[in-house]
Amino acid sequence: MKPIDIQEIRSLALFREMADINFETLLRGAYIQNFPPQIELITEDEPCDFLHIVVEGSVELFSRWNGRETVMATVRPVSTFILAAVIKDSPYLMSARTHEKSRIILLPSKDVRAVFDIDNIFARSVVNELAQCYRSVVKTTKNLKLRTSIERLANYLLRQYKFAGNAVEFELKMEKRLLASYLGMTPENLSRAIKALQPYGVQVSGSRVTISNLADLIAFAKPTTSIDDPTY
Amino acid sequence: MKPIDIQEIRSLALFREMADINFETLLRGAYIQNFPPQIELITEDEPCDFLHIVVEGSVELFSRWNGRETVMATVRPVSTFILAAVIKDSPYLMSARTHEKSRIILLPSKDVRAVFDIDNIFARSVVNELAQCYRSVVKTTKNLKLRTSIERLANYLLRQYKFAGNAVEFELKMEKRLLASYLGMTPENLSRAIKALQPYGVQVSGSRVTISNLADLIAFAKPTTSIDDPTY
DNA sequence: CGCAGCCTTGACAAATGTCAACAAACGTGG
DNA sequence: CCACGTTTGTTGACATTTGTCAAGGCTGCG
Repeated sequence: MKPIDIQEIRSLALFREMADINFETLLRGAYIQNFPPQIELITEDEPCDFLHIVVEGSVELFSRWNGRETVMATVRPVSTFILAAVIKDSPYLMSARTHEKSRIILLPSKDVRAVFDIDNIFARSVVNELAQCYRSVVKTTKNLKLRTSIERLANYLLRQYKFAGNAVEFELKMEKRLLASYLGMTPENLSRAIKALQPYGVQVSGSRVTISNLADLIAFAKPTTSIDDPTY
Repeated sequence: MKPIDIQEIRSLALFREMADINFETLLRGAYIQNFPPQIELITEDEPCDFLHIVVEGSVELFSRWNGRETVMATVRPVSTFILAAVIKDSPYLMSARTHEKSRIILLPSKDVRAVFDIDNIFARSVVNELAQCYRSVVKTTKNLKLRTSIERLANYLLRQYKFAGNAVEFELKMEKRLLASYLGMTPENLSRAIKALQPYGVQVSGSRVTISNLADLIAFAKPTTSIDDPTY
Protein backbone atom coordinates (compact mmCIF):
# COMPACT_ATOMS: atom_id res chain seq x y z
CA MET A 1 0.00 0.00 0.00
CA LYS A 2 1.29 3.45 -0.87
CA PRO A 3 2.21 5.67 2.07
CA ILE A 4 -0.01 8.34 0.57
CA ASP A 5 -3.00 5.99 0.72
CA ILE A 6 -2.29 5.14 4.33
CA GLN A 7 -2.07 8.78 5.20
CA GLU A 8 -5.39 9.52 3.53
CA ILE A 9 -7.16 6.71 5.31
CA ARG A 10 -5.67 7.72 8.60
CA SER A 11 -7.09 11.18 8.07
CA LEU A 12 -10.65 9.89 7.78
CA ALA A 13 -12.80 10.73 10.79
CA LEU A 14 -13.29 7.01 11.35
CA PHE A 15 -9.57 6.29 11.80
CA ARG A 16 -8.16 9.67 12.76
CA GLU A 17 -8.18 9.34 16.52
CA MET A 18 -7.50 5.67 17.16
CA ALA A 19 -4.26 4.35 18.67
CA ASP A 20 -1.37 3.85 16.24
CA ILE A 21 -0.97 0.25 17.20
CA ASN A 22 -4.56 -0.59 16.41
CA PHE A 23 -4.47 1.26 13.14
CA GLU A 24 -1.47 -0.85 12.24
CA THR A 25 -3.34 -4.01 13.14
CA LEU A 26 -6.07 -3.00 10.75
CA LEU A 27 -3.59 -2.34 7.98
CA ARG A 28 -1.75 -5.61 8.51
CA GLY A 29 -4.74 -7.63 7.39
CA ALA A 30 -5.68 -5.19 4.65
CA TYR A 31 -5.73 -5.87 0.95
CA ILE A 32 -5.59 -3.22 -1.71
CA GLN A 33 -6.92 -3.91 -5.14
CA ASN A 34 -7.48 -2.18 -8.44
CA PHE A 35 -10.75 -2.99 -10.11
CA PRO A 36 -11.88 -2.26 -13.65
CA PRO A 37 -15.23 -0.53 -14.13
CA GLN A 38 -18.48 -2.42 -13.71
CA ILE A 39 -17.19 -5.07 -11.33
CA GLU A 40 -19.63 -6.22 -8.71
CA LEU A 41 -17.65 -5.93 -5.50
CA ILE A 42 -20.28 -7.12 -3.09
CA THR A 43 -23.68 -8.67 -3.44
CA GLU A 44 -26.78 -8.12 -1.37
CA ASP A 45 -27.57 -10.92 1.09
CA GLU A 46 -24.05 -12.31 1.10
CA PRO A 47 -22.06 -12.49 4.33
CA CYS A 48 -20.00 -9.45 5.08
CA ASP A 49 -16.28 -10.17 4.86
CA PHE A 50 -14.66 -6.78 4.45
CA LEU A 51 -15.00 -3.15 5.26
CA HIS A 52 -14.36 -1.37 1.98
CA ILE A 53 -12.57 1.92 1.49
CA VAL A 54 -12.62 3.69 -1.87
CA VAL A 55 -9.24 5.30 -2.46
CA GLU A 56 -9.63 6.16 -6.12
CA GLY A 57 -12.45 5.93 -8.64
CA SER A 58 -16.06 5.57 -7.60
CA VAL A 59 -18.44 2.90 -6.44
CA GLU A 60 -22.20 2.63 -6.81
CA LEU A 61 -24.30 1.12 -4.05
CA PHE A 62 -27.46 -0.35 -5.50
CA SER A 63 -30.21 -2.76 -4.73
CA ARG A 64 -32.39 -5.15 -6.70
CA TRP A 65 -35.86 -6.51 -6.16
CA ASN A 66 -38.15 -8.39 -8.49
CA GLY A 67 -36.23 -7.48 -11.62
CA ARG A 68 -35.99 -3.80 -10.69
CA GLU A 69 -32.83 -2.03 -9.65
CA THR A 70 -32.10 1.27 -7.94
CA VAL A 71 -28.99 3.28 -7.13
CA MET A 72 -28.86 3.90 -3.38
CA ALA A 73 -25.69 6.00 -3.24
CA THR A 74 -22.41 6.73 -4.95
CA VAL A 75 -19.25 6.45 -2.89
CA ARG A 76 -16.27 8.64 -3.78
CA PRO A 77 -12.74 8.82 -2.39
CA VAL A 78 -11.85 8.73 0.33
CA SER A 79 -14.61 7.00 2.22
CA THR A 80 -15.79 3.70 3.56
CA PHE A 81 -18.94 1.79 2.90
CA ILE A 82 -21.08 -0.93 4.51
CA LEU A 83 -19.82 -0.17 8.00
CA ALA A 84 -23.13 -1.20 9.59
CA ALA A 85 -23.00 -4.72 8.14
CA VAL A 86 -19.40 -5.11 9.33
CA ILE A 87 -20.24 -4.08 12.87
CA LYS A 88 -23.35 -6.22 13.10
CA ASP A 89 -21.70 -9.10 11.24
CA SER A 90 -24.83 -9.25 9.12
CA PRO A 91 -25.37 -9.82 5.41
CA TYR A 92 -25.04 -6.87 3.05
CA LEU A 93 -28.23 -4.90 2.48
CA MET A 94 -26.93 -3.45 -0.77
CA SER A 95 -24.77 -4.53 -3.65
CA ALA A 96 -21.81 -2.49 -4.85
CA ARG A 97 -20.13 -2.18 -8.22
CA THR A 98 -17.27 -0.05 -9.43
CA HIS A 99 -18.43 2.69 -11.71
CA GLU A 100 -15.00 3.82 -12.89
CA LYS A 101 -11.69 2.03 -12.55
CA SER A 102 -11.18 2.05 -8.79
CA ARG A 103 -8.65 1.42 -6.07
CA ILE A 104 -10.27 -0.21 -3.08
CA ILE A 105 -8.89 -1.18 0.28
CA LEU A 106 -10.41 -4.19 1.96
CA LEU A 107 -10.21 -4.51 5.73
CA PRO A 108 -11.31 -7.93 6.98
CA SER A 109 -14.51 -7.52 9.01
CA LYS A 110 -13.11 -9.66 11.79
CA ASP A 111 -10.16 -7.32 12.23
CA VAL A 112 -12.43 -4.31 12.29
CA ARG A 113 -14.62 -5.88 14.94
CA ALA A 114 -11.59 -7.02 16.94
CA VAL A 115 -10.10 -3.54 16.97
CA PHE A 116 -13.52 -2.12 17.69
CA ASP A 117 -13.60 -4.32 20.79
CA ILE A 118 -10.28 -3.18 22.21
CA ASP A 119 -9.99 0.43 21.07
CA ASN A 120 -12.58 2.66 22.68
CA ILE A 121 -11.58 5.68 20.69
CA PHE A 122 -12.20 3.76 17.51
CA ALA A 123 -15.52 2.54 18.87
CA ARG A 124 -16.55 6.16 19.44
CA SER A 125 -15.60 7.04 15.89
CA VAL A 126 -17.67 4.14 14.61
CA VAL A 127 -20.65 5.42 16.56
CA ASN A 128 -20.26 8.87 15.09
CA GLU A 129 -19.91 7.52 11.60
CA LEU A 130 -22.97 5.31 11.97
CA ALA A 131 -25.04 8.13 13.43
CA GLN A 132 -24.04 10.23 10.45
CA CYS A 133 -24.96 7.45 8.02
CA TYR A 134 -28.28 6.96 9.75
CA ARG A 135 -29.16 10.63 9.54
CA SER A 136 -28.19 10.68 5.92
CA VAL A 137 -30.58 7.85 5.04
CA VAL A 138 -33.36 9.50 7.02
CA LYS A 139 -32.84 12.58 4.85
CA THR A 140 -33.10 10.38 1.77
CA THR A 141 -36.40 8.98 2.98
CA LYS A 142 -37.78 12.45 3.64
CA ASN A 143 -36.64 13.56 0.22
CA LEU A 144 -38.44 10.64 -1.41
CA LYS A 145 -41.66 10.92 0.55
CA LEU A 146 -42.11 14.66 0.71
CA ARG A 147 -40.97 15.78 -2.74
CA THR A 148 -41.88 15.20 -6.36
CA SER A 149 -39.20 14.10 -8.78
CA ILE A 150 -38.74 17.63 -10.16
CA GLU A 151 -38.30 18.98 -6.66
CA ARG A 152 -35.76 16.28 -5.90
CA LEU A 153 -33.82 17.21 -9.02
CA ALA A 154 -33.94 20.93 -8.21
CA ASN A 155 -32.62 20.34 -4.72
CA TYR A 156 -29.98 17.93 -5.99
CA LEU A 157 -28.70 20.62 -8.35
CA LEU A 158 -28.57 23.13 -5.51
CA ARG A 159 -26.57 20.70 -3.39
CA GLN A 160 -24.13 20.24 -6.26
CA TYR A 161 -23.96 24.00 -6.74
CA LYS A 162 -22.96 24.34 -3.13
CA PHE A 163 -20.54 21.43 -3.29
CA ALA A 164 -18.85 23.08 -6.28
CA GLY A 165 -18.16 26.09 -4.07
CA ASN A 166 -21.26 28.07 -5.00
CA ALA A 167 -20.37 27.80 -8.68
CA VAL A 168 -23.29 28.43 -11.01
CA GLU A 169 -21.58 26.23 -13.56
CA PHE A 170 -20.51 22.68 -12.77
CA GLU A 171 -20.39 19.13 -14.11
CA LEU A 172 -22.76 16.36 -13.19
CA LYS A 173 -20.77 13.74 -11.36
CA MET A 174 -22.62 10.79 -12.77
CA GLU A 175 -24.32 9.66 -15.93
CA LYS A 176 -27.87 10.84 -16.23
CA ARG A 177 -29.32 7.35 -16.13
CA LEU A 178 -27.62 6.74 -12.79
CA LEU A 179 -28.65 10.13 -11.49
CA ALA A 180 -32.21 9.31 -12.48
CA SER A 181 -32.10 6.05 -10.56
CA TYR A 182 -30.46 7.75 -7.58
CA LEU A 183 -33.24 10.36 -7.55
CA GLY A 184 -35.90 7.66 -7.86
CA MET A 185 -37.09 8.15 -11.42
CA THR A 186 -36.60 6.86 -14.95
CA PRO A 187 -34.07 8.36 -17.40
CA GLU A 188 -36.94 9.63 -19.56
CA ASN A 189 -38.48 11.33 -16.59
CA LEU A 190 -35.16 12.97 -15.72
CA SER A 191 -34.87 14.37 -19.23
CA ARG A 192 -38.27 15.95 -18.83
CA ALA A 193 -37.56 17.13 -15.31
CA ILE A 194 -34.52 18.99 -16.62
CA LYS A 195 -36.69 20.72 -19.18
CA ALA A 196 -39.24 21.54 -16.53
CA LEU A 197 -36.55 23.45 -14.63
CA GLN A 198 -35.62 25.66 -17.61
CA PRO A 199 -38.16 28.32 -16.61
CA TYR A 200 -36.32 28.53 -13.27
CA GLY A 201 -33.01 29.25 -14.94
CA VAL A 202 -31.43 25.82 -15.26
CA GLN A 203 -29.60 24.76 -18.42
CA VAL A 204 -28.06 21.35 -18.86
CA SER A 205 -26.05 20.47 -21.91
CA GLY A 206 -24.35 17.11 -21.75
CA SER A 207 -23.01 16.94 -18.24
CA ARG A 208 -22.55 20.70 -17.92
CA VAL A 209 -25.04 22.43 -15.66
CA THR A 210 -25.58 26.19 -15.68
CA ILE A 211 -27.78 27.92 -13.14
CA SER A 212 -28.64 31.29 -14.60
CA ASN A 213 -31.22 32.30 -12.03
CA LEU A 214 -30.26 31.07 -8.62
CA ALA A 215 -32.99 32.97 -6.78
CA ASP A 216 -35.75 31.45 -8.89
CA LEU A 217 -34.36 27.95 -8.54
CA ILE A 218 -34.11 28.33 -4.76
CA ALA A 219 -37.64 29.71 -4.61
CA PHE A 220 -38.85 26.66 -6.48
CA ALA A 221 -36.75 24.05 -4.71
CA LYS A 222 -37.24 25.33 -1.16
CA PRO A 223 -34.14 23.57 0.17
CA THR A 224 -33.98 22.91 3.89
CA THR A 225 -31.00 22.02 6.04
CA SER A 226 -32.81 19.08 7.55
CA ILE A 227 -32.95 17.37 4.15
CA ASP A 228 -30.29 18.98 2.02
CA ASP A 229 -27.37 19.78 4.27
CA PRO A 230 -25.08 16.72 4.36
CA THR A 231 -23.34 17.98 7.51
CA TYR A 232 -26.54 18.58 9.47
CA MET B 1 -40.56 5.81 38.44
CA LYS B 2 -42.15 2.43 38.96
CA PRO B 3 -39.78 -0.47 39.57
CA ILE B 4 -41.52 -2.31 36.76
CA ASP B 5 -40.63 0.47 34.32
CA ILE B 6 -37.01 0.42 35.42
CA GLN B 7 -36.87 -3.29 34.94
CA GLU B 8 -38.30 -3.06 31.45
CA ILE B 9 -35.86 -0.38 30.40
CA ARG B 10 -32.97 -2.30 31.84
CA SER B 11 -34.01 -5.25 29.72
CA LEU B 12 -33.70 -3.28 26.49
CA ALA B 13 -30.69 -4.30 24.40
CA LEU B 14 -29.41 -0.74 24.71
CA PHE B 15 -29.20 -0.85 28.51
CA ARG B 16 -29.05 -4.56 29.28
CA GLU B 17 -25.31 -4.99 29.54
CA MET B 18 -24.06 -1.73 30.99
CA ALA B 19 -22.64 -1.38 34.52
CA ASP B 20 -25.21 -0.94 37.30
CA ILE B 21 -23.64 2.25 38.48
CA ASN B 22 -23.89 3.89 35.10
CA PHE B 23 -27.45 2.76 34.60
CA GLU B 24 -28.23 4.41 37.92
CA THR B 25 -26.57 7.60 36.79
CA LEU B 26 -28.82 7.64 33.78
CA LEU B 27 -31.91 7.10 35.91
CA ARG B 28 -30.94 9.79 38.39
CA GLY B 29 -31.38 12.51 35.81
CA ALA B 30 -34.43 10.90 34.25
CA TYR B 31 -37.93 12.28 34.11
CA ILE B 32 -41.01 10.26 33.54
CA GLN B 33 -44.12 11.89 32.17
CA ASN B 34 -47.61 10.99 31.07
CA PHE B 35 -48.75 12.74 27.94
CA PRO B 36 -52.23 12.97 26.46
CA PRO B 37 -52.70 12.04 22.79
CA GLN B 38 -51.61 14.40 20.04
CA ILE B 39 -48.93 16.21 21.99
CA GLU B 40 -45.90 17.23 19.97
CA LEU B 41 -43.02 15.93 22.06
CA ILE B 42 -40.16 17.06 19.89
CA THR B 43 -39.88 19.26 16.85
CA GLU B 44 -37.66 18.90 13.85
CA ASP B 45 -34.64 21.23 13.78
CA GLU B 46 -34.71 21.91 17.49
CA PRO B 47 -31.73 21.05 19.68
CA CYS B 48 -31.77 17.59 21.13
CA ASP B 49 -32.22 17.64 24.90
CA PHE B 50 -33.43 14.16 25.76
CA LEU B 51 -33.29 10.56 24.74
CA HIS B 52 -36.89 9.40 24.81
CA ILE B 53 -38.17 6.00 25.85
CA VAL B 54 -41.76 4.99 25.24
CA VAL B 55 -42.98 2.94 28.17
CA GLU B 56 -46.69 2.93 27.39
CA GLY B 57 -48.83 4.16 24.52
CA SER B 58 -47.37 5.01 21.14
CA VAL B 59 -45.50 7.78 19.43
CA GLU B 60 -45.43 8.83 15.79
CA LEU B 61 -42.24 10.10 14.22
CA PHE B 62 -43.07 12.40 11.33
CA SER B 63 -41.58 15.07 9.18
CA ARG B 64 -42.85 18.16 7.42
CA TRP B 65 -41.74 20.03 4.34
CA ASN B 66 -43.42 22.73 2.37
CA GLY B 67 -46.84 22.14 3.87
CA ARG B 68 -46.67 18.37 3.39
CA GLU B 69 -46.29 15.87 6.17
CA THR B 70 -45.30 12.21 6.31
CA VAL B 71 -45.17 9.54 9.00
CA MET B 72 -41.66 8.14 9.23
CA ALA B 73 -42.23 5.50 11.91
CA THR B 74 -44.36 4.54 14.87
CA VAL B 75 -42.61 3.79 18.14
CA ARG B 76 -44.18 1.34 20.54
CA PRO B 77 -43.23 0.20 24.04
CA VAL B 78 -40.64 -0.43 25.09
CA SER B 79 -38.20 1.36 22.87
CA THR B 80 -36.16 4.48 22.47
CA PHE B 81 -36.13 7.04 19.72
CA ILE B 82 -33.82 9.72 18.29
CA LEU B 83 -30.68 8.06 19.60
CA ALA B 84 -28.61 9.35 16.67
CA ALA B 85 -29.39 12.99 17.42
CA VAL B 86 -28.50 12.44 21.09
CA ILE B 87 -25.15 10.90 20.28
CA LYS B 88 -24.20 13.49 17.69
CA ASP B 89 -25.66 16.34 19.79
CA SER B 90 -27.37 17.50 16.62
CA PRO B 91 -30.85 18.89 15.98
CA TYR B 92 -33.74 16.47 15.56
CA LEU B 93 -34.36 15.30 11.99
CA MET B 94 -37.93 14.31 12.77
CA SER B 95 -40.75 15.53 14.94
CA ALA B 96 -42.61 13.27 17.34
CA ARG B 97 -46.11 13.34 18.71
CA THR B 98 -47.99 11.00 21.00
CA HIS B 99 -50.62 9.05 19.18
CA GLU B 100 -52.32 7.56 22.22
CA LYS B 101 -51.98 8.59 25.83
CA SER B 102 -48.36 7.70 26.57
CA ARG B 103 -45.84 7.28 29.34
CA ILE B 104 -42.45 8.55 28.26
CA ILE B 105 -39.13 8.55 30.02
CA LEU B 106 -36.77 11.39 29.23
CA LEU B 107 -33.05 10.88 29.73
CA PRO B 108 -31.08 14.12 29.42
CA SER B 109 -28.85 13.92 26.34
CA LYS B 110 -25.87 15.15 28.31
CA ASP B 111 -26.17 12.26 30.74
CA VAL B 112 -26.44 9.78 27.91
CA ARG B 113 -23.34 11.15 26.25
CA ALA B 114 -21.49 11.27 29.55
CA VAL B 115 -22.25 7.64 30.33
CA PHE B 116 -21.47 6.77 26.73
CA ASP B 117 -18.01 8.27 27.28
CA ILE B 118 -17.18 6.27 30.39
CA ASP B 119 -19.00 2.98 29.87
CA ASN B 120 -17.57 1.00 26.97
CA ILE B 121 -20.19 -1.68 27.21
CA PHE B 122 -22.90 0.92 26.83
CA ALA B 123 -21.00 2.45 23.91
CA ARG B 124 -21.02 -0.95 22.20
CA SER B 125 -24.73 -1.26 22.72
CA VAL B 126 -25.23 2.16 21.22
CA VAL B 127 -23.28 1.09 18.17
CA ASN B 128 -25.40 -1.99 17.74
CA GLU B 129 -28.59 -0.06 18.16
CA LEU B 130 -27.51 2.57 15.65
CA ALA B 131 -26.40 -0.05 13.13
CA GLN B 132 -29.82 -1.66 13.49
CA CYS B 133 -31.58 1.69 13.01
CA TYR B 134 -29.47 2.41 9.97
CA ARG B 135 -30.29 -0.90 8.37
CA SER B 136 -33.93 -0.40 9.08
CA VAL B 137 -34.00 2.97 7.27
CA VAL B 138 -32.11 1.48 4.34
CA LYS B 139 -34.86 -1.12 4.07
CA THR B 140 -37.43 1.65 4.09
CA THR B 141 -35.66 3.37 1.22
CA LYS B 142 -35.52 0.17 -0.80
CA ASN B 143 -39.19 -0.43 -0.12
CA LEU B 144 -40.05 3.06 -1.37
CA LYS B 145 -37.86 3.00 -4.46
CA LEU B 146 -38.38 -0.54 -5.65
CA ARG B 147 -42.06 -1.13 -4.99
CA THR B 148 -45.39 0.34 -5.98
CA SER B 149 -47.83 1.38 -3.29
CA ILE B 150 -49.88 -1.82 -3.65
CA GLU B 151 -46.75 -3.92 -3.29
CA ARG B 152 -45.77 -1.95 -0.19
CA LEU B 153 -49.18 -2.58 1.31
CA ALA B 154 -49.08 -6.29 0.48
CA ASN B 155 -45.70 -6.69 2.12
CA TYR B 156 -46.75 -4.60 5.10
CA LEU B 157 -49.69 -6.94 5.64
CA LEU B 158 -47.40 -9.95 5.44
CA ARG B 159 -45.08 -8.43 8.02
CA GLN B 160 -48.04 -7.86 10.33
CA TYR B 161 -49.23 -11.40 9.68
CA LYS B 162 -45.86 -12.65 10.81
CA PHE B 163 -45.71 -10.27 13.76
CA ALA B 164 -49.12 -11.57 14.90
CA GLY B 165 -47.61 -15.06 15.08
CA ASN B 166 -48.59 -16.17 11.59
CA ALA B 167 -52.22 -15.31 12.28
CA VAL B 168 -54.31 -14.91 9.15
CA GLU B 169 -56.57 -12.59 11.12
CA PHE B 170 -55.23 -9.57 12.96
CA GLU B 171 -55.86 -5.91 13.74
CA LEU B 172 -54.20 -2.99 12.03
CA LYS B 173 -52.10 -1.23 14.62
CA MET B 174 -52.75 2.26 13.34
CA GLU B 175 -55.45 4.31 11.71
CA LYS B 176 -55.60 3.93 7.99
CA ARG B 177 -54.71 7.51 7.29
CA LEU B 178 -51.49 7.09 9.29
CA LEU B 179 -50.78 3.77 7.65
CA ALA B 180 -51.23 5.45 4.28
CA SER B 181 -48.75 8.16 5.16
CA TYR B 182 -46.33 5.61 6.59
CA LEU B 183 -46.51 3.62 3.37
CA GLY B 184 -46.03 6.76 1.29
CA MET B 185 -49.49 7.24 -0.21
CA THR B 186 -52.74 9.12 0.34
CA PRO B 187 -55.66 7.69 2.35
CA GLU B 188 -57.74 7.46 -0.84
CA ASN B 189 -55.00 5.52 -2.51
CA LEU B 190 -54.78 3.14 0.45
CA SER B 191 -58.52 2.46 0.24
CA ARG B 192 -58.08 1.49 -3.39
CA ALA B 193 -54.94 -0.50 -2.73
CA ILE B 194 -56.87 -2.58 -0.20
CA LYS B 195 -59.48 -3.30 -2.85
CA ALA B 196 -56.78 -4.16 -5.33
CA LEU B 197 -55.57 -6.90 -2.98
CA GLN B 198 -58.99 -8.57 -2.72
CA PRO B 199 -58.25 -10.87 -5.69
CA TYR B 200 -55.23 -12.10 -3.72
CA GLY B 201 -57.33 -13.06 -0.73
CA VAL B 202 -57.16 -10.01 1.50
CA GLN B 203 -60.24 -8.68 3.29
CA VAL B 204 -60.16 -5.61 5.48
CA SER B 205 -63.18 -4.50 7.43
CA GLY B 206 -62.55 -1.65 9.79
CA SER B 207 -59.21 -2.44 11.35
CA ARG B 208 -59.67 -6.20 11.05
CA VAL B 209 -57.53 -7.88 8.39
CA THR B 210 -58.20 -11.37 7.09
CA ILE B 211 -55.86 -13.15 4.76
CA SER B 212 -57.82 -15.92 3.13
CA ASN B 213 -55.25 -16.93 0.55
CA LEU B 214 -51.77 -16.63 1.96
CA ALA B 215 -50.06 -18.33 -0.96
CA ASP B 216 -51.54 -15.92 -3.49
CA LEU B 217 -50.68 -12.90 -1.39
CA ILE B 218 -47.09 -14.07 -0.98
CA ALA B 219 -46.83 -14.77 -4.70
CA PHE B 220 -47.97 -11.23 -5.38
CA ALA B 221 -45.96 -9.47 -2.68
CA LYS B 222 -42.69 -11.33 -3.20
CA PRO B 223 -41.36 -10.51 0.26
CA THR B 224 -37.62 -10.66 0.78
CA THR B 225 -35.65 -10.80 4.02
CA SER B 226 -33.45 -7.93 2.93
CA ILE B 227 -36.42 -5.56 2.95
CA ASP B 228 -39.07 -7.19 5.07
CA ASP B 229 -37.33 -8.95 7.91
CA PRO B 230 -36.89 -6.48 10.78
CA THR B 231 -34.23 -8.64 12.41
CA TYR B 232 -32.10 -9.02 9.28
C1' DC C 1 -16.12 4.21 -39.84
C1' DG C 2 -19.41 1.75 -37.49
C1' DC C 3 -21.25 -0.18 -33.50
C1' DA C 4 -23.05 0.16 -28.86
C1' DG C 5 -24.80 2.56 -25.27
C1' DC C 6 -26.80 6.79 -23.70
C1' DC C 7 -29.94 10.55 -24.15
C1' DT C 8 -34.01 12.66 -25.88
C1' DT C 9 -38.60 12.96 -27.70
C1' DG C 10 -43.36 11.69 -28.72
C1' DA C 11 -47.35 9.00 -27.90
C1' DC C 12 -49.47 6.50 -24.74
C1' DA C 13 -50.48 3.87 -20.33
C1' DA C 14 -50.38 3.22 -15.54
C1' DA C 15 -49.91 4.92 -10.96
C1' DT C 16 -50.90 8.24 -7.79
C1' DG C 17 -52.93 12.49 -6.11
C1' DT C 18 -56.86 15.89 -5.66
C1' DC C 19 -61.39 17.32 -4.90
C1' DA C 20 -65.99 16.68 -3.60
C1' DA C 21 -69.60 14.08 -1.70
C1' DC C 22 -71.18 11.02 1.41
C1' DA C 23 -71.10 7.25 4.76
C1' DA C 24 -69.31 5.25 8.88
C1' DA C 25 -67.10 5.50 13.30
C1' DC C 26 -65.96 7.99 17.35
C1' DG C 27 -66.17 10.97 21.26
C1' DT C 28 -68.48 14.38 24.03
C1' DG C 29 -71.90 16.60 26.51
C1' DG C 30 -76.49 16.57 27.62
C1' DC D 1 -77.68 6.18 26.74
C1' DC D 2 -78.63 9.02 23.07
C1' DA D 3 -77.89 13.00 19.92
C1' DC D 4 -74.83 15.64 17.82
C1' DG D 5 -70.80 17.15 15.66
C1' DT D 6 -66.23 16.01 14.28
C1' DT D 7 -63.10 13.07 12.27
C1' DT D 8 -62.06 9.18 9.43
C1' DG D 9 -62.90 6.20 5.61
C1' DT D 10 -64.78 5.32 1.01
C1' DT D 11 -66.09 6.25 -3.65
C1' DG D 12 -66.39 8.58 -8.14
C1' DA D 13 -64.64 11.79 -11.44
C1' DC D 14 -60.84 13.91 -12.83
C1' DA D 15 -55.92 15.91 -12.93
C1' DT D 16 -51.19 15.26 -12.45
C1' DT D 17 -47.20 12.63 -12.12
C1' DT D 18 -44.57 9.04 -13.44
C1' DG D 19 -43.51 5.06 -16.21
C1' DT D 20 -43.31 2.41 -20.75
C1' DC D 21 -42.36 1.67 -25.39
C1' DA D 22 -40.49 2.85 -29.67
C1' DA D 23 -37.82 5.63 -32.61
C1' DG D 24 -34.08 8.47 -33.70
C1' DG D 25 -30.00 11.31 -32.69
C1' DC D 26 -25.74 11.83 -30.36
C1' DT D 27 -21.31 10.36 -28.58
C1' DG D 28 -17.38 7.79 -27.58
C1' DC D 29 -14.54 4.04 -28.47
C1' DG D 30 -12.50 0.27 -30.89
